[in-house]
Amino acid sequence: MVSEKDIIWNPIVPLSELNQDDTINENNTTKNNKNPKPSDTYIHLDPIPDFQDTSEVKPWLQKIFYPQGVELVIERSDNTKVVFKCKAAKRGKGSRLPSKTTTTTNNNNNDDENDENSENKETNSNDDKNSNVINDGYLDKPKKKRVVSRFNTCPFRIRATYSMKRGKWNIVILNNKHSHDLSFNPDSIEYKKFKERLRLNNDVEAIKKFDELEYKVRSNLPLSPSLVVCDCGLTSEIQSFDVVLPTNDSLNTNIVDLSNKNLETNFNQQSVNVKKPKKLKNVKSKATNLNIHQENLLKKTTTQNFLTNRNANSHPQPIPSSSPITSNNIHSNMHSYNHSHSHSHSHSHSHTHMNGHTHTHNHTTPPVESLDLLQPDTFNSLTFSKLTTDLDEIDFTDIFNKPLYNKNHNHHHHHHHHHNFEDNNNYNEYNDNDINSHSSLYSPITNGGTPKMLESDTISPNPDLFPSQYELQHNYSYSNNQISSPLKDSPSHYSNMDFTHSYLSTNNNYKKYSITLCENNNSNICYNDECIKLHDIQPIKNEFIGTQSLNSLNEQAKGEYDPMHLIQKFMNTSNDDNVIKSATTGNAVLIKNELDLTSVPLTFDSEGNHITLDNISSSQPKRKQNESGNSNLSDLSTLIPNNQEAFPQVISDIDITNYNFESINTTNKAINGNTNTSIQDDKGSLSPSIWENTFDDIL
Amino acid sequence: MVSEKDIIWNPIVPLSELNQDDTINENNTTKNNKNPKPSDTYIHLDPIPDFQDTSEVKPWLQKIFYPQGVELVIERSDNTKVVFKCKAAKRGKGSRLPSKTTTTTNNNNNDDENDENSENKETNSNDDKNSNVINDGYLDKPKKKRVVSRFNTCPFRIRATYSMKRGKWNIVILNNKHSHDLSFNPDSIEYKKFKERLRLNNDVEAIKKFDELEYKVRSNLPLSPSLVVCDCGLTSEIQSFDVVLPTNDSLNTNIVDLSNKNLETNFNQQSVNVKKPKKLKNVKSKATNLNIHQENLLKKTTTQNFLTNRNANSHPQPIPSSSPITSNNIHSNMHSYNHSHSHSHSHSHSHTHMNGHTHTHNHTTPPVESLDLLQPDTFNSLTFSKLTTDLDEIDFTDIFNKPLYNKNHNHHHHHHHHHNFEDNNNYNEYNDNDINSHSSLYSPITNGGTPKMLESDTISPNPDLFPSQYELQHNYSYSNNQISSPLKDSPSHYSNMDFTHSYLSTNNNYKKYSITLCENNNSNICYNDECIKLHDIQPIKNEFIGTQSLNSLNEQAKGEYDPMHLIQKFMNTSNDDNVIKSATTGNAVLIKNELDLTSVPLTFDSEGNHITLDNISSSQPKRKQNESGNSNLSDLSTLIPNNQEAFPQVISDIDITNYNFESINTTNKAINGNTNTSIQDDKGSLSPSIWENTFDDIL
DNA sequence: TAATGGGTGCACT
DNA sequence: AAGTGCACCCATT
Ligand SMILES: [Zn+2]
Ligand SMILES: [Zn+2]
Repeated sequence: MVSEKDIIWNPIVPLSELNQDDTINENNTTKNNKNPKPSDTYIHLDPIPDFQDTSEVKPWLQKIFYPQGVELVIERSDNTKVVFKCKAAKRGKGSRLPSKTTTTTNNNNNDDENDENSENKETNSNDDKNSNVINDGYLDKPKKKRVVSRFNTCPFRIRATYSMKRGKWNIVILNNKHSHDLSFNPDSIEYKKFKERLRLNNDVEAIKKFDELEYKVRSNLPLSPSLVVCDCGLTSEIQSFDVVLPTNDSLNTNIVDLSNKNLETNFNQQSVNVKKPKKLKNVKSKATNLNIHQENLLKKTTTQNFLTNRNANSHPQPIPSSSPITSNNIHSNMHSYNHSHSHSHSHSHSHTHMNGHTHTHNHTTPPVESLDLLQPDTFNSLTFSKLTTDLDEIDFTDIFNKPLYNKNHNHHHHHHHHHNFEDNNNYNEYNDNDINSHSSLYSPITNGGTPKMLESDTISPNPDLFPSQYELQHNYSYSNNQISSPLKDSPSHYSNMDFTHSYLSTNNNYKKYSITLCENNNSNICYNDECIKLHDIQPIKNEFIGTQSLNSLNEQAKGEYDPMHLIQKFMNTSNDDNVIKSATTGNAVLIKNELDLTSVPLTFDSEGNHITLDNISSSQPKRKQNESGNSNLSDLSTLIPNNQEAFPQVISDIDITNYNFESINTTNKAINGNTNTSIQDDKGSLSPSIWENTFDDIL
Repeated sequence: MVSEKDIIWNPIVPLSELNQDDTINENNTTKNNKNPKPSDTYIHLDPIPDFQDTSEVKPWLQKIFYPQGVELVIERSDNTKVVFKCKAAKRGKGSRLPSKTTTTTNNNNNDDENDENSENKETNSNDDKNSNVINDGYLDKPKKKRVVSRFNTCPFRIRATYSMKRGKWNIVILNNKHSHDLSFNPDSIEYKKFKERLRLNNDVEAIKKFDELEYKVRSNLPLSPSLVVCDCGLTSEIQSFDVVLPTNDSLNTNIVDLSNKNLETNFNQQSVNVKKPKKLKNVKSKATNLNIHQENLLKKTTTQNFLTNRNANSHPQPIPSSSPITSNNIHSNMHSYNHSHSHSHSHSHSHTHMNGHTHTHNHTTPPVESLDLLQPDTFNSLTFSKLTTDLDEIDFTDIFNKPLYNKNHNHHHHHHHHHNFEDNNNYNEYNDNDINSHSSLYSPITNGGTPKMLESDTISPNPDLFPSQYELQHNYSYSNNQISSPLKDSPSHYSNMDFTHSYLSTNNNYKKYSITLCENNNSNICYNDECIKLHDIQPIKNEFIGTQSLNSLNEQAKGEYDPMHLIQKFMNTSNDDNVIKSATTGNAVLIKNELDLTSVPLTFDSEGNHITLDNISSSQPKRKQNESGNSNLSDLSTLIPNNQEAFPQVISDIDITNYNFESINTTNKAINGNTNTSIQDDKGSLSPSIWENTFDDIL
């Protein structure tokens, strides 16, 4: 039995250290808590596809976490590991850090004029928890970490590692908390890239679901209940985005719950509520064998009561005087003390406690779809809940672990498809051998399969999976103690932070594309087996945009699709697809950045000259370049190696295979989800009827 | 007249914010200090070569700052700007952050066993000044910045910007302070790359100088006084590394002095000593016109007295209990209070004040050369100095501003040079049209030229150029208040932090190199006009090293020269050269990363298979690769595009043009300069006689 | 390519 | 003195 003192979270650990630190000392007296977080203590995602490349991990996770309102970015990666975190919030003008300044004049001043003490801070509330209050009175306590960025302090982390021994990828949630509200922004560039990848992969199911999601978010429509069949404990099967979700029928065997660590604590006969459970070193599992996957069985009981923050008065916190609460940042003001709490439903059983901590039992939740289905206070009355759960691992690897990478794409079709943007059937032309398997292999799981959703040992609770006493005392809002506005003015704004294990189609059968110079027509290149007029290619740069559709892109999008940037990406990374725009059609084509060595990279600078590798790598300023008559075509010969017969592609002067990028409303500067976008792009996806034609517009 | 209270540096600003913040509030009452640092207030380097690419900036600066003991890295860059800072110190075993923990057992404990509170900290002393002491008692004060890294907190910054208006590059020293001792590490990988670049550029003068510098540093020899003719006020001309230094004859017109801001303060009739001068907004210069370069003339008078840290007792600081002072980190312990100070001479007139602040008048200082010429306390008695200086700008652009980039390198020689590593004359074979200009254009400046060294306005003192009251109170060691050990156990260890404006040869006429597959022999590639046997190429990886010379590389060097890494660099950056190793000769060849589009990248994986672009970009784990008979040569056909006639290079089976990399003594793990390396590489550079043959070993 | 955790260069944005 | 996404690293165990 552990004394209550032992299980109290060390309140002196600054939250700033919690953000990046996965080995928080929960016991000051113990110095030998090395290896406090074996991987078995994390929430595991399983099964994981057999990624053939680290670049396949992020799109796969994006399928899961975009609907959760989480935009993932890579924090660190190498050949065998990718660590993801939340994308940093953009710092817009008028937003500021939650300043602690005692200056008197600028508390609610959003313009940053004549205020050098203010820092731009995104209203989307990646909150600064490294503020001065952190170190108050605890200067002699060990500090282990310091955040890298004062803006992006969200502790949420996902780690994907490739296990050499087992020859498979593992993905674990290192920290399931967020320091901000979650929101799905369909206008983000990264999301658009993600969606483009879905289109290239012909992931029809996901495309349609995301289109619908976008539409509803943009139009502020209520989410369709039909997509989520969940009555909080009675639904036996849920399908969304080809997601296989744990059902209530399998509740005893499959549950993804942030509170599982508390459940573990209860299993250890602790009455903890939200207090930090003590790590029981004596009972610490040594079962680190490889079969833990198949044998890990947890029986857990949770009892959740109102949380009483017993130390609420021991560390009173000053109400920030310079944290203006406006409609833009009300969701993100994590330093405010006494305000209402709202909780999105997300098919969770939530408990709101006095200190703002929400303890949630997540059952089966596709969060976006369930937003606004319930009023914020619906579950505030659910202040008590008890359930016993068996966590079982049932491997459905045979169903989901299909390789993402289609190995049979190296054949080249030398016949030619003539594409234009009226050819609505072209989208499916790349389905040769990918799509059939998709529909058959990734059909929704029915009652027959019970996927394992969680791995956890019984004795090493992970403190990052639920709030600490310190966090409670300091009123920092993590996912479990969400502080959010009762206003839910946009369905894209999330309050639910619980992890929902969503399985999506893993049909990531990327194709390899090659770009070659057409041997029969110097003015054409061959993009795979398609011919594109070279003079149809125009760099997508602000000063070089010549078509309407791209002029509608806002500045950010322009920069993102700047071919110089994309070409660099082309050479640098495998994560980013590349865009070549057709000046004729005004559309753009996404090019997977996988080239055969037999091809020549398509590289043009802003003046139509071909770009050599050194130009690409150095991105030299454009000064002193002579504009002496280098049209797109006149300089094309330089693209050709000394003998253009090296390129086997046959000639065609057919138009580009293209796809219209959605334009971005430049007037919408809001990042937070509480501003409703009214984007009207030329292709739509604003009405369900357009969804049906989405794919017809592509290729 | 400004009250003394006004000019006291705000002591509550954490040093952590000073590190990255260029707009430190020196006046709490003034909120309107926007734009406190116009570029004219910084130390300017001038003239600047006409860089044709941002990648040329760093090597140029490295020539200047390596001898200063500063290893520069890029903090940020784009087409028109490069910001440099000090390379972060490596975190070695046994090194730790200067912890403030009150735990009792580890004050001088260098092993990090059973101490989870310890942080690895490089002994090279990029000191952590963001410790808890910073925020003590000032929690409600505004915080503007937070450091990116807790390890690399050195505020030293150099900014190179390209001015579109003036069509030239400007380089300014944004912050001339260092939070650490300076040291020149000739074993660093980056330095070796830098030196390789010098060799490729055939910068004979610089190579020889750096070779000598290396030798002396490695052998702990006293630096040759002949290289530095300076008797602290009597020397009329100094040459080092083709450096044109300000002379005492031009002392009234050319001086680079950290204390120029204090001089400015005195000019403003302030009696400040080292206290932070108040920015006089009323007198703030509006002369931001473009002609300020030619017209800025300062007449300055400085009066330097003993510094009295009047607030020394107002903020007593705890002596860090867990900052062990050992021989490894004694130079870097910035938190120690009462210890001796030493000051390398560096031909500076230095004043050491009670609080450890050293106020320096830098005359003509190539710091490395002058190290150990004087005892540390030599100038401690120089506690007072007064001089009047005119700072003038004299443009010698005609001499130095030669283009770094030779545009006439695109011709290809199709004759073949047979190289082996006994051919000692190969090194000069690339001198076609570069070298002649080097000797003639970049000869040392004599009395005729008086380069302008500094630009500064008269009224906007730059607080980053001298220590603040806060820094003094907190005993942080910046360059001006250097806290260093009296031990000078290595000439590579610097105490001098004064900026010395050193002009070096700007002969950066990089060549462009191409790698193509030989059209007549599939087993050869053509590196420029040289043919290399493909089976002569071996990846330089731990498990693939087959030759003795590379086996002598330590692990770090191996990793650095790993071709996988280098190939990625090849594609990614223009800063890094690439190495292909010849298995036959055991030597490596440096390949400038500038390829024609007509060439095919030379990319092999560890198994000899060619690497496609997607492989390069994704660097996929090599699991599941079938080793089915892909020898180096058997798979070469895949390197060839469908028609190998595309590659015009003629065949040759001659050996590689190669160069032996210096091996690194694997037993030397020390980063700090206080450990004397005893590296013995196969080529030497340990004796002056070898210097004469240095270039003969190359190519 | 053992697993796992973390620092940092630096160009993109 | 942009902040950060990302990868190239290195560290310990
Ligand atoms: Zn987050
Ligand atoms: Zn430094």
